Amino acid sequence: MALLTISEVAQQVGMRTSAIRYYERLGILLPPSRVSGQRRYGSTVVPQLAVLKRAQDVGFTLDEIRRLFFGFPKSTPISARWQELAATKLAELDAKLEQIKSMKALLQRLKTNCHCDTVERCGAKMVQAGCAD
Amino acid sequence: MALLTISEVAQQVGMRTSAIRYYERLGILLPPSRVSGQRRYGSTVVPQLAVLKRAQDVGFTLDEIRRLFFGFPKSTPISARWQELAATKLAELDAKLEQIKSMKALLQRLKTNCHCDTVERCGAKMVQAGCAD
DNA sequence: GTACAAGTTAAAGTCGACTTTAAGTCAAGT
DNA sequence: ACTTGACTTAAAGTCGACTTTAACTTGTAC
Repeated sequence: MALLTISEVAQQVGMRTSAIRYYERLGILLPPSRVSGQRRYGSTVVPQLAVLKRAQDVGFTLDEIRRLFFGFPKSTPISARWQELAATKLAELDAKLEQIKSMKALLQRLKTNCHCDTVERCGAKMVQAGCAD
Repeated sequence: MALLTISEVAQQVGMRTSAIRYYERLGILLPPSRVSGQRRYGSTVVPQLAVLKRAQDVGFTLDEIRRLFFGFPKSTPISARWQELAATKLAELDAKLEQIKSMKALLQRLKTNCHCDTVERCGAKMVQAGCAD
């Protein structure tokens, strides 16, 4: 298998080269081999970065992704790692859902129930009720 | 009505003084009067800040809040301002809801359907399907 | 007269995930 | 020999909403 330059990897996974170097700095990607100072990647880096992207898509931070990659005993299969981290993250996502729902509810009430003229009157009511004029 | 110092205002509305000065710098709060260099606020600033907080609670950025306060003809009642800005914001909140829901769905599938051993195999499958082993 | 508390400012720091910039190295092509 | 293009690095910049810091002024209490 031919080794890939960083821009070839970037192109294949749809990332910028700067992002790939950044992940290496953070310890999410192991430093690859070098040819006259330049990074050369084996093709396994491509699925690795695909997993990284997917993990970001479902809400993991880069810190959590590093744990996904390196925070388990080597023998732990990726499926088990997903499961463990997913439980916590699903709870976080649920919390975010609830938060946004309550923002929506609050905004709806404000939109339909507020008949205040001035900011001051509106704010005065908020201190007590919820501008439910 | 007695004028309030910045820390009295902060205490009444539950903010830090630094936040209040920050809002003034952004043009969200009009510069108050001064007594020997120090800010002195009329009591109307309290409901104003209450509205600001509420606006933040429902997802408005400080930029949008400045528009809420100063981006309309003076005659426009606050209720009408809320209504106009709420429409857009509700759509944004709905979009966020959908995004989080799809993150949840993706993560659920990953959690229950992934049986991969290695990151590389998992990533390889992602390129095609969704790690639905 | 001096210490203290509370105010003032501009500028820099924080968080996360990067990008951008500046300055330099390297191999290949003309 | 020289240019071009791709790579390298460390450091700084970005976004939003503030906070923190450093240096300074002011009024009041002792």
